Amino acid sequence: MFTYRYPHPAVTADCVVFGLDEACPPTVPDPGSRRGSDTDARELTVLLIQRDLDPYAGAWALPGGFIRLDEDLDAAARRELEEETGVRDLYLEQLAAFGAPDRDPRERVITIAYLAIVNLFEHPVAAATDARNAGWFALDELPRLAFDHELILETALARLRSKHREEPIAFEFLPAKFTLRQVQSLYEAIQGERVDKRNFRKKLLATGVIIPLDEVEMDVAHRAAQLHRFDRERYEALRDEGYRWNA
Amino acid sequence: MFTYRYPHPAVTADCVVFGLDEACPPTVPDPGSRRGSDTDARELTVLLIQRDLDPYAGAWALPGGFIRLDEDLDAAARRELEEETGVRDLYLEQLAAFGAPDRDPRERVITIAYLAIVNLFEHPVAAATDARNAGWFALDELPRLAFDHELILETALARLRSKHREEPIAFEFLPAKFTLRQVQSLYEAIQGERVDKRNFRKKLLATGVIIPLDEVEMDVAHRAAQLHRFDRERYEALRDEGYRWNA
DNA sequence: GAACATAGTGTATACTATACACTAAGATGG
DNA sequence: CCATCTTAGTGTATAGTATACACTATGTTC
Repeated sequence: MFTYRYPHPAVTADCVVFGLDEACPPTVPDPGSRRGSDTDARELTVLLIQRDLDPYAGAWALPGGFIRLDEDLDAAARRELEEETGVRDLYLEQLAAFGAPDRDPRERVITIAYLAIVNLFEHPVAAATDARNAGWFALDELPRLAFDHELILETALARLRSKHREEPIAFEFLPAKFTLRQVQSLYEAIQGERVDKRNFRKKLLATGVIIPLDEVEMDVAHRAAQLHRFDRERYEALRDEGYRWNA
Repeated sequence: MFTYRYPHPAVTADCVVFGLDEACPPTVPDPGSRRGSDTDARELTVLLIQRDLDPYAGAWALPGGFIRLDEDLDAAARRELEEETGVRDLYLEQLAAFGAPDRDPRERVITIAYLAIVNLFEHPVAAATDARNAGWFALDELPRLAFDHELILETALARLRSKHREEPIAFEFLPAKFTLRQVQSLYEAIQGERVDKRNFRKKLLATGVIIPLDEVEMDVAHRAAQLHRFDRERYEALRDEGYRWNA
């Protein structure tokens, strides 16, 4: 038991984890090998877990849990995420604190919400299957969520959209070697608007930080596209000199 | 005494309050009436309080304090701010949570930091003088701060700069009727760079939400400038249609 | 009325965003 | 092997926006 002279709230860290996952209903995995699946068969998804304890037992919720007293906030978010879903090695940034007095029926719980991005190209197995009761949901097929997690998710999505316009965050979703088409599809998935192919490519290449490689994609049923990489060092150097990403 | 089965951190709300205040050292108030003081005699300042209890007794710190268990996070920020400094009626938005395990020597304390802006034109007296041990500090004359408040302040300043580029937040600092010169001086103070007068005015007026009035400023020792107002309704309507401020 | 301080104004040029449609390459299936 | 399919890859003209730049106007002060 822990006693204090003044009342203390509980504090949790919850994560809104975005990924670019195969486009299929999470409960009905597509049978067959699905080798060489293509970005256009992928869509923006969110990682949820199914609660097994009350309150909201059985409901879907954001992964997260209580912060330990000797643990940094970010560390708690990463730890809870790994414990509940097996997902590691991700991009993580603090989103906001949510603390409406009645958001948890048990006691006052303030949550520090995180926005995370997992690269399902680089870590596909762990992320897709590790946890028994975790699942990826497309944005238009979300179930009802426990607590105020719908509000948190909406906030995260709004932040993802604006961040994606203002920083080269797209490459957190994509493999190290990607096609320009993948960047564009992802742009369209996140922003929810279509853009012109020629103009989009022009703008991307004009940044000087998207480097064409002497390789093309493989296992596609049509002409293979050239692969590119993102030159992060170069980008960071430019950014520190005042350059601002905008695509 | 309050008892819990698991350890709980304490949670505070701290505010980084920005204002456009008369340019004078906070400890040496300028004698004399100072009527009709002009924007150029004003500078971007931050509101700090001097702690009278340990830890860090005597040091300057951000205003803030413990969140009550039945109170929303924003409400706690506003309440603490009013209790400690007398400042009310301000623009307030959540900045971030800071929770390094050792940021408070007493116990684990997580703080939800807020970025606030007080309009010292509309609420000058309360803000400037209400509290015995509160003071406005220019950004280049800040004292050492208690806890991790320097980190919080830097984070707030970075956020203020980017927010000020992306949203018409300048008008939170300015009187309802302002001159274009005031907007420009404030822009230069926040961004720390000088801009061209003609281009700046052109861009401001081109937004269509800065409305010229049939009035000029008073009590200035030179040609009086025309007053303008910010049409917030119009701006919000445009924004909701996809228009994005950028000045 | 001279000196001062800030208000207020326009144009030319470079840069950036947008709109728009066809050919090239490789895969597939009869 | 040929027809068909699918996506890759490319350029130009135009409109819009950002920048650079310097003088006259108006009111105050002494």
